[in-house]
This record gives sequence, structure tokens and C-alpha cells, in this order.
Amino acid sequence: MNAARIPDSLSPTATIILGFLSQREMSGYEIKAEVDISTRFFWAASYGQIYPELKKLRAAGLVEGADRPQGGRKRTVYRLTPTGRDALRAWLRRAPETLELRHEGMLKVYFADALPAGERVETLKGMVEQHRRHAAQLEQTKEAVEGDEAHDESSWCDLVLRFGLDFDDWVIEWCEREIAAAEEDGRA
Amino acid sequence: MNAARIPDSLSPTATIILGFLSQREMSGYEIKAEVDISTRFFWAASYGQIYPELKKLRAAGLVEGADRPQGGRKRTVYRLTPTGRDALRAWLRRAPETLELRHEGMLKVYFADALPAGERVETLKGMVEQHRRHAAQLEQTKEAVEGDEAHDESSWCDLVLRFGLDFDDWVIEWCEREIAAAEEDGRA
DNA sequence: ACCAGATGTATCGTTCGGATATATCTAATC
DNA sequence: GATTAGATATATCCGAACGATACATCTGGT
Repeated sequence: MNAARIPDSLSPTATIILGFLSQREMSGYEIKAEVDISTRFFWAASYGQIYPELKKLRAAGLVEGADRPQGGRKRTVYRLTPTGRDALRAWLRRAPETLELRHEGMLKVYFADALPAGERVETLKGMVEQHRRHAAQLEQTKEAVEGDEAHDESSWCDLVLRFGLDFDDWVIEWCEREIAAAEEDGRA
Repeated sequence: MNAARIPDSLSPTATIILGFLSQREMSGYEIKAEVDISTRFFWAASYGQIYPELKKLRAAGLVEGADRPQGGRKRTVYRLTPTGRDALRAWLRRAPETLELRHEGMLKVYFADALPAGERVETLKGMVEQHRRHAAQLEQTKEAVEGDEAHDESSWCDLVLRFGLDFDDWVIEWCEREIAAAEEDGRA
């Protein structure tokens, strides 16, 4: 429509939106729902980010919106413009920067020295439990995705699910090795 | 001083502050510096969180502040009160909840389908590079910590540094396996 | 005497996150 | 067939978080 240029930087929320819209056209509500069952485990997004960002992207000409009311309820579905697709590809080709972790379990292990010596190993056991719960959630997601009608298992989306599950397994094994080592020290 | 009670929940920033103050008394500036060379990799904190939180903790009676000016520059160092130590221990004993990741590399892998088929594997290679850089940073931290005068290597603090390095190694190996598998598929 | 860099405190603007308000549609229950 | 719970859809609010920066003073080197 208007003279859309590829911006040289996109907010992470913008890239998630462009990414999902590259698969099919969606409403903001659908994008949020997709995030919650897929990228949530390595990048979350809330309505408070998605709706304003959709408007910005529309103004920038990276997405187009079309009114598709269902019954008497208004509804806008968005799809990528050619410029939007180029912007997504440009972002995909740049080296990743952000790598942040918010891990309460690790924080407790880090400060375990403030506990009586015999109790410190409990922080590691707490971490094991946390990752068991996390893995169980991912298993549920996996089943839901696999039960989906139009599920392409060669897709790269599957890769990140596997990454999540493998990661949980790895952390659990790592902690259990350390728990065993700590308990041996305790006996010695 | 005043009737301090153990709050039944602490903000994560509060627990970091209490955790560091359990080791020794510190100024807000020192706490920030410690975070940047230690917990930053699994839980960051900024001045904008630390200074207001210190004031809240002081008002709640979990920490005490003492004016220790250096020359003409004002300076306040904080230390734990007995209630603060109890609050820290109570938090350490609770099961961890937060486990969040912000991983731009994974996000690119997830949306790799939007790239031409031959280019998709580059997203995995980008992730490898990202974790190599991350590991190099941690190695630097490790050397700085080990060169420290009062360094207790039996401490649980060392554990999380090792976790970070092992994690990077694991991710790199995981990606390289997937890169090999993808390149074999490409040839087939 | 000067200056770069470390120390120390604080705040500003932006983004983020969780919760919530509002409204309509769908499907099941009674 | 009426009622109601829950899904769909859009949007906003507020507090918390984040990065950057302003400001002042001290320290060490040139």
C-alpha cells in the first residue's frame, strides 16, 4: 500500500508476530494462543505486547489487516506483506544476540550456603522437581501438536520441542550427578 | 529495630539482595557489581531494581543500613538482620517456580521454515556461535573468581559457574548433531 | 595539575507481564 | 428453550523490570 521499507531492527515481539503470520493469516488472539503452546518455553509474549505491536507493524507496512467479523463480533486477521516477509528473512539471517535465563532453582543453589550444611542439597533436588514438571508440560504440548490434523513433522518447529525435552533431561541428569557427589561428601 | 516479620513472599530481586548480604555487608553498588559477575547468567538485576528494593527491605526490617561515607562521598552499606536471614532461609526452602528463557537463537530455529530450504541450517550454526561466545564470557568470569584472594572452592557458588559452562557445551553438541543430521538429509 | 576510570546513588523512559474489563459466540446442561 | 460455562476477540491498566544515563566524588597514573 504505502512505501514500506525493511526496518534494520525489529523488536523480538515483532519477529514472533511476523514468524507466525508467515505460516498463515491469524488474529492477535490466535497469535497469543500459538505463542502459549509453542515459543512460550523460550520466548513468551503477552496481549499487552502483541496488540500494540500489530498496529505498529501495520502502520509500517509489514503486515496487512482485514476485517473478518464472525457474526456480530468484530475481528481482524493479519497477513504478511512482501516487505514483511523480507524483514522476517533479514532478521533470521542476523546472528542471535539475546540469551537470557531466569532460573529460580539455580538462584537457590547459588545461595545454598546460607542454609545449614545438611540441608543444602535440597536446593538441587528442588531443581530436579522443577524440570520434571517442566518436561511433563512439554510432553503435553507434544501430544497436542502431534494430534493436530495439519502437522508437518519435518518442520523445524518440532526441533525446538525436542530441544526443550532434551534440555530438561540433561539438567535432571546434571543435578542428580551433583546430588550423588554431595551426598558422598557428606558421608566422608 | 521495629517489629519485623518474615514476609511470605519475596520478590526475586529481594532474594538476590538478601543472598549477597548473607555473605558480607555491601553497598548497593557492590551488589550490582556482584550480580554482574555471578548470577547475571541465570538472573540479572539492575540499579533500577536494587536501590528501591533496598529501601523496601530496610523499611520491612530485613536489612539494616549504616552510613559509611568515604571521604566526602556518602555511602550506605547494608547487612542482614536476623529476620532477614530467616526470610532468606524460608525462601531457600520453598520449591522454585520461575523458569523462563529468552533465547533468540531458538526463536530463529523455530521460524527457520520461512527461509529457503538450503539456508535453514544456518540458524543452528548461529546458535552454536552464540553459545561459544557465552562460554568464553563464563571462562573469563571463572578465571576472575579463581584468581580472587578469598575464594572458597567448596562453595556452592562454583557449582553454578560449572553449570553454565556445561550447559553451553551441551547446547553446542546438541546443535552440531542436528546440523549433521540436516546436512545428511540435504544430500539424500 | 589533570584526566581516566572506578565508586556510589539515583532516576528516566521504554518495554514487559499479569490481570482484568468488555463483548460475542458456541456448546452443553437442565 | 433458557440458562450458563467456556472459548473467542480486542483492548487497556498498572506495577515491575531494563538499559541507559546523569551526577558527584574518589583514586591512580601521567
